[in-house]
Amino acid sequence: MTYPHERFAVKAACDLNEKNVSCCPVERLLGVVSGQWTAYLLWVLHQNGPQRFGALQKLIPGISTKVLTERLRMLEASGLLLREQAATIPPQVTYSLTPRGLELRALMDGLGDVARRWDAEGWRPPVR
Amino acid sequence: MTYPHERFAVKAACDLNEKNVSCCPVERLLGVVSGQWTAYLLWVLHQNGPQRFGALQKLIPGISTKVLTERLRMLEASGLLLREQAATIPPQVTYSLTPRGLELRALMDGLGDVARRWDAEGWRPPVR
DNA sequence: TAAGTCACTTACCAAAAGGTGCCTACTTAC
DNA sequence: GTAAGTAGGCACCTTTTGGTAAGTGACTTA
Repeated sequence: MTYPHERFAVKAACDLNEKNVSCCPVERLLGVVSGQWTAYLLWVLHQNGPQRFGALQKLIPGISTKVLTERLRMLEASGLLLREQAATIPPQVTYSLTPRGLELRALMDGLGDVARRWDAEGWRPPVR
Repeated sequence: MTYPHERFAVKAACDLNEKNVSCCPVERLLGVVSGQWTAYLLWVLHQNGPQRFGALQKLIPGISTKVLTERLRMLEASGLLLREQAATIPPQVTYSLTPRGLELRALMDGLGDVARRWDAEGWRPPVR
């Protein structure tokens, strides 16, 4: 079944993964989560629970609506995110982690731990 | 003590930031690690131990010398990788994880676990 | 003498990714 | 009667990225 909102961005979602159709499991998983903003988006959802589109934009300063939409579609198509639309006016769309998405919990927690520790140590990425 | 949105000062700091210098620790860490090939490169080094340039090319089929070089330089500048060059002819360059790079061990192991489990379950990224 | 080795570097080009502004639908609030 | 609010879609354009091919140095091997 195809929903109206899928017209745009499903192709984009697939493009992000085109190269990972046949490869090792780790490479395949990384193909989904290692794009720009993607892992951070998942982390934000792990930290803050289900969020609406507008809330995600505020939680991820700097992301454009285009990219946010693409990432949400792609993660939904990957089975990590659930999109629920309330038929209200204006519409309310809520994104939450699926059970599979929640399986990343340990990874996300570990990510936060390392990030906070290194930050406290004053670690900074190289200036490009 | 959540990041990055819950506090005015933090949000302001985010907004004032140049786009390369992210304020949230998780965002900063992901900025280094989440480029194409980057996390996979780290995973390969975790799995296989120190490797020479040519060996990495074989362990990561499909990566070009240009991108492999760029990623290695970037991770070296980030303090995650150590580059050791033997002054032989032809030169022998070996890349290994620094102590900081080794701090990602738990994350890499978790990554491998999830990837293998999902793979065994038949999970696949979305394809056109 | 020529070719091969290793780890790149550089230049060039095509493709992909991302930003921006404008647009939609519909109702409620001013 | 007009503005605001929600969740995007779409077209256009610029920036970024990645691949390819060719070259480098200094020595060894055929």
